[in-house]
Amino acid sequence: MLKIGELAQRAGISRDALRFYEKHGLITPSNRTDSGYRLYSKSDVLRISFILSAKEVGFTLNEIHQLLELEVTKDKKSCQDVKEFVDNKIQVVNQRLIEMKKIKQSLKTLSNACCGGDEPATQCTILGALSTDNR
Amino acid sequence: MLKIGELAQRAGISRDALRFYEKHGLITPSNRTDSGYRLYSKSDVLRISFILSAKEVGFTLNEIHQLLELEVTKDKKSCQDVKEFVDNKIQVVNQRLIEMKKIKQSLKTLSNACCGGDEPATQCTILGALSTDNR
DNA sequence: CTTGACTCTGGTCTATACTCCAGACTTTAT
DNA sequence: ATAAAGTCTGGAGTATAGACCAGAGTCAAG
Repeated sequence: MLKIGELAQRAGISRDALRFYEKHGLITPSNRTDSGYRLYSKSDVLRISFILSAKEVGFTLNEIHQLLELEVTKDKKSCQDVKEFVDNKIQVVNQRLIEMKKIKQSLKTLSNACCGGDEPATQCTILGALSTDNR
Repeated sequence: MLKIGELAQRAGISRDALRFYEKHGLITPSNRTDSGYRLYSKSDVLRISFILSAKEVGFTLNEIHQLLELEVTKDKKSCQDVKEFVDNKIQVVNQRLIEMKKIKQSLKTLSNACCGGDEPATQCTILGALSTDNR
């Protein structure tokens, strides 16, 4: 069981962020000490790492909440509903992957166009890279 | 040349968002009518589409501004600087691609685990999918 | 048993990225 | 020619995701 400071450090976020997530229903520590200190279990750690990954790829806390709620409401929703919701998110992720790859290509084109030397970067513009990059 | 409403509709964003981007130096319409209406050119459209793509993949407006500024400051910065900055961004994008793929895998596992029928979704939880998904 | 580090709750404050008026002017359609 | 729709500037308001602070309690070490 980890105290909030320990978890915060391992996860690379602030104590305040953890309390914030709790306030918004994304996670509740499995236990508390008698004095009220939060205690996080292994599965709490897993949950946090999921939250952070999801955040990283652009889901809002609200969306992540919905994803996590699939667990809580599982008995009230039909499988069909869950599947629909998730498949929808997969579409979103796919779209982002596409955009991501486009941007990456643009950045690479730009990087390659750049001399990498000491001359002024006259040729080095994103939009230049974009417009000559007719992929 | 497009008026703000036309561009907004094509880009799928609001007029206010366009004015907001302008206020923050991300884009300036190439022209104005005599009466002061903004007029956007083809390259403005390109620029907007770049901004939206970059946003989609998680860059902040501030970062996008920096990317676009590479153009404006091109003569003052050395190629080396530009290349460094861009290569850095490529790393960020790569990291996000990895996270994104992890999330996608989790969602897929979840979707597959889901019956897709009408029964209660007892098996359908993200964290369940994550924990049984030892990839 | 005191000191310093940690935690608690509750509240205010901040940055980002817009949205939504208000009041005035312009353009378009009938 | 007039009404409806679109645009202008400026400013206030909103949602998200925390950061920061105060005052009080808790815990570990010397």
